[in-house]
Amino acid sequence: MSVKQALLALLEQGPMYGYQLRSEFEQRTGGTWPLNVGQVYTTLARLERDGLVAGTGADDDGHLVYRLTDTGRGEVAAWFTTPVARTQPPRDELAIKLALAVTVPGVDVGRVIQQQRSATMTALQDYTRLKRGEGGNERADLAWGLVLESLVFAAEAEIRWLDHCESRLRRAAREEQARPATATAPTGQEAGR
Amino acid sequence: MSVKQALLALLEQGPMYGYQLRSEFEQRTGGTWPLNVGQVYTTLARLERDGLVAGTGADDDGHLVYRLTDTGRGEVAAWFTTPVARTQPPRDELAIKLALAVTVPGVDVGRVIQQQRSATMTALQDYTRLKRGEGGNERADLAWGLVLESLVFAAEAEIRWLDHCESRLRRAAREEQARPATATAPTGQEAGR
DNA sequence: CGACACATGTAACACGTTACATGATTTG
DNA sequence: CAAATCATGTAACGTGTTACATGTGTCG
Repeated sequence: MSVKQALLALLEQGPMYGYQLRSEFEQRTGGTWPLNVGQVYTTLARLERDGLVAGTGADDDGHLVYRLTDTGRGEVAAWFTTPVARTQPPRDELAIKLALAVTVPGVDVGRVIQQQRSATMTALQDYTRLKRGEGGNERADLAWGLVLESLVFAAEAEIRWLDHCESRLRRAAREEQARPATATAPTGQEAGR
Repeated sequence: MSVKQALLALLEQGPMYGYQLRSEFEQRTGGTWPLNVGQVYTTLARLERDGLVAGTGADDDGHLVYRLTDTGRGEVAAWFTTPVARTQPPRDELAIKLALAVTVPGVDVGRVIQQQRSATMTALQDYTRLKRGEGGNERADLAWGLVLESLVFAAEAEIRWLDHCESRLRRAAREEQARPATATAPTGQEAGR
């Protein structure tokens, strides 16, 4: 969904051709979300079909340039003024994994958490190393800097959440041990319903 | 991608039929990520094709029950022991939006940030209200509690990031004003390359 | 010349969403 | 009985990924 919008937004800056759109996108996001060129072309085709962009033949260098239509310009404006919907957030694989790990028998939740934690920590270090390398050229790419920081914030939140899960599980285990005859069936499978 | 894994993980708990898989999933995630029943059936078909699950005729109640194969059980184990890859995180629509907002001319970035911020705050309040209502039945659904908290942590991180963006943009604007002849072309379109 | 980046596509496939069709069972 | 829920599917479409085909231009 967001590729469509991204291409439209980039075209707001001026007419561009497919390959150029990809590099502009990747420059601004620092290659965080690599964008397949093929998808750019197919997406452009769909956008043209839907009347949001229009191909304007070839330019002086022989590039097949696209420009925004008025409808397309409207779409861009709408995208920027509407906050992203949190009513149906994209599925969070980690959250799903942990939610299932605590319910499925025989899964060592602690291990799952620890492994994820260390993986995320590594990623976090990579991010900060990247940020160092980026220093100097001030507004060189503000956009890429912001993206990078969003990754950092997300990773930090993930770690905090993992720690929180760990302590909450420890607490649950303690209470479990105190009076074992509450909810979980201590004897085998409970699955057949 | 995560639906496949989720179904497999649920089947680790014991054989189940399609409709049941959906409700089990939605119970554990509190309906955060609604799962279309149709998708359950098509996914099950693919999983069977790939030899990860096996349909075992109808059970006593006439339900078409599926069970994990050994390969499937291996997949589940692998999923739980491998941390989620941060090398290619899913595209973050908000980050993309802001990254483009700061580069595309004529977009009021401040407004974009403020609107998103208030939307996220509202979501955050909804979450905490939900958490209140959930109180009491202790381990009633631990999984759903954890999912809810992951949403909270993510939303909080988002707000922090938005605030961070705001201040960073203000700083950039100040420096811009101090010596306006640096990078941005003050005269019209710079797009045509 | 050979390797590599630029540039434009197409085909096949996986995944996801929405909507529709169909029938059994439950419940007010 | 009517409506809702349970239960199993199918079809159409949008989106995303991977891989391939093809040709031009540039640079060591």
